[in-house]
Amino acid sequence: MPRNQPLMAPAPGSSAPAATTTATTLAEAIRIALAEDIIAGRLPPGSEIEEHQAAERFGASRTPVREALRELAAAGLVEIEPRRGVRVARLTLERLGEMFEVMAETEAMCARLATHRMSAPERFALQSVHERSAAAVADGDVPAYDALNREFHSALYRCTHNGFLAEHVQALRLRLAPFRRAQFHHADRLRDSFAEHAALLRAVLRGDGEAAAREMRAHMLAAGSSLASTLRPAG
Amino acid sequence: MPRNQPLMAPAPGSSAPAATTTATTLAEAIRIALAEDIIAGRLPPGSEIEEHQAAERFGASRTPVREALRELAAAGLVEIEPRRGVRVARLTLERLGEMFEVMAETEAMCARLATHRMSAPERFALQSVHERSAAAVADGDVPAYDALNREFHSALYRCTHNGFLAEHVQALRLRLAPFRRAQFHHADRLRDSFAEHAALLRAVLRGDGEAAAREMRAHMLAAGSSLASTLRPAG
DNA sequence: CACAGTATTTCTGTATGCACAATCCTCCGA
DNA sequence: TCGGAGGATTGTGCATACAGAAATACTGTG
Repeated sequence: MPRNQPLMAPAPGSSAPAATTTATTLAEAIRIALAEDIIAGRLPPGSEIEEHQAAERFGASRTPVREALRELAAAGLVEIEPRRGVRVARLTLERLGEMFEVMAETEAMCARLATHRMSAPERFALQSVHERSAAAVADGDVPAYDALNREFHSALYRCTHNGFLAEHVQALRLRLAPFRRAQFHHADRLRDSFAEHAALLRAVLRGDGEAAAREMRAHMLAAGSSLASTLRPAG
Repeated sequence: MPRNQPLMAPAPGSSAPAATTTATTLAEAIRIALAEDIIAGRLPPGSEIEEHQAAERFGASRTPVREALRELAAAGLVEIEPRRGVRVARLTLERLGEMFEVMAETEAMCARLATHRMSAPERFALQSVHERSAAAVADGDVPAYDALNREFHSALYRCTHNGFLAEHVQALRLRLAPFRRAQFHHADRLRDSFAEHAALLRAVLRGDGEAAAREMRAHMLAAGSSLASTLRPAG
């Protein structure tokens, strides 16, 4: 099935044999590398990307770099002004809020659908992820919790049994990633996030889709406002 | 504000001074032209697009054609298999169903948010669009109803007062467009669609967001299943 | 010293050329 | 007749070259 390739490598901290995981084409490799740079904050929002310089960095010509940049633009990670140049997407606070709302509503949708459709093994797996994240909270291990948080949400996406939806919301998440890096700076947020997951999980396990949606929406909005409070005016 | 350019020209049947509306760049013009061809069905799902031949058709070189194709791929209108070629996206029935579900849920989200946020003038405008579409139904004027249907939904998007959401759902709509061309073939579907809009509008006007969401979901699913019944196995 | 106008530089947009991968075709052998 | 090896062909991926727009530096004038 010649589906659309994902914008990034399978998982940012995956267990796969490091690099050369997927790179059928130079342009694709460059796209992945640039996306990682943007998401990791090495290319902060607003910074300019010059084609020639990027090409040099990757030991390639401008052609594949241009292709990579076009695709990143389509995904919303960079902005292209014709004949002016490319820069990493920089959002107004208003637009960031709008994106968070869409994210929250879409995740809520996932939670509701997943509640009604997930299988018993899936239920068990979700619970397991949540339990493992408890340890990370106890240790204050931010990177570990961050990874488990992603896994928790991804598991929920899969439980919708709607592959397109899963890809769709994952793309949204990717697009917001550059602005969520400070997500768990405060230990408070870590604990709150875990508690919200717990409430969500309870709703899911008792089969109350609407409640699950509400919990998820609240969870995402809490994350959003926590983020907003740590953000300087124009990220 | 250097936001992301839309994938297509403003409106397929707009009143703007025809061509040369927007075309800062050759690649962009080609992208728009190809998108229109795909959506209008002149390039049906599954058909191959050969770079050289497309370039010749537009009197350009392969370079801008390639860029256009990458962007179309990112939007999901075409599929690129590295070193194999490009073809207009062809969906399995399963995936089409998944996309319709996401579309339905997202439109429902829009309806709910719009209900709670729209202003009095917006309410009036939405009603006006609906009333105009009544005439199209009475005349059995399919193209007119099609246009008004789009306008009805677009108006609702705007009423969410969430610009990102509006763009987001519009992109979804665009992506499904190649598979919705047979939408109002049956006069029955025309009348049903109008009736569903009426029910939706009633819910919106009495401020019942949840009901509006339900009506919208039902409306979209009805459209989807009507479409499925007129579709050969692998569109 | 400020500023308008011009020259220069820089970088994007497009064209062209080359190399290699994928496919197709031919032809030979079982 | 069928299957497969090997070469020809087609078309993509990438590099390079060139033209023109935008940004910058420069110069002369008020």
